Amino acid sequence: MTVHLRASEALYLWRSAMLAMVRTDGPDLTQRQLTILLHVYLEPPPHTVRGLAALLGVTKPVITRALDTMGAMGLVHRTRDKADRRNVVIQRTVEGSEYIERLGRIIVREGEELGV
Amino acid sequence: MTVHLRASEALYLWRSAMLAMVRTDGPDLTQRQLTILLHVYLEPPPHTVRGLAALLGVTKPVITRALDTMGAMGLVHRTRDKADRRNVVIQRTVEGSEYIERLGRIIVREGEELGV
DNA sequence: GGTAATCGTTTCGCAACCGTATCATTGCCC
DNA sequence: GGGCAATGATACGGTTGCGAAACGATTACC
Repeated sequence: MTVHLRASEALYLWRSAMLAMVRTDGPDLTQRQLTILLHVYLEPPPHTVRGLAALLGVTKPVITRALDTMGAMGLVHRTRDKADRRNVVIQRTVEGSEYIERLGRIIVREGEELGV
Repeated sequence: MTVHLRASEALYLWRSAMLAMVRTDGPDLTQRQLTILLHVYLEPPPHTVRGLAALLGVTKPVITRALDTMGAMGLVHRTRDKADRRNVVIQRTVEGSEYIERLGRIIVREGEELGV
């Protein structure tokens, strides 16, 4: 059974889910920050500043600042790599997991209302 | 044929599409700006500052500033309502349509790669 | 016609983000 | 050990967004 997500459906889903996120009082992440957060929580570790910068196609300070902000929000945690102490390993937190799970529920809910 | 979009699939789709958007050099919109843009292009007019502010649950200056930014980018256009000259009507542009279409293609493409 | 209400914008002080350049620390390798 | 490369963080100047408050323009009301 193949599912085909059409462009119009995709856009409606996107709008509905983004609207639901904007309307909530949760942390207001930028697109870059949210992309980082999703990647950290969906892909297996380890995650480094350098790797994320290459992935997103941005400079390292962008990643450092994003981690500063999301770290202050409790969404991620940073630790020095014990093997190579130059590296910083980005780790998940309970709060971050909850944020991601909430996002997933929002998308699914809006998708169901649209029949996607 | 019922389609069930699971949370994990939804999140992977979200990450992939957002990553593709971040990696492109296009305009870097905030979540609020993108939500406004999607709404204007998906819902029938008229669209007003007041209506968008109520929809998103934000103050009017937020909408004004978002329209300033996206107007400078050519993504939307503002006109005074001739019937009631207090109102401002937000109109679509060719450039905005292309942006939205590009976003739709990105989501569909990433969705197909994920088998969603 | 004069007052009140509505609509969108502007102003203000503040915080966050950006890109470039630079820095301190750590590991590599001869 | 000493020079060099790599990693992440920081400094800097500039831009943009934010919320609260105040503002002009327009319309509604009595």
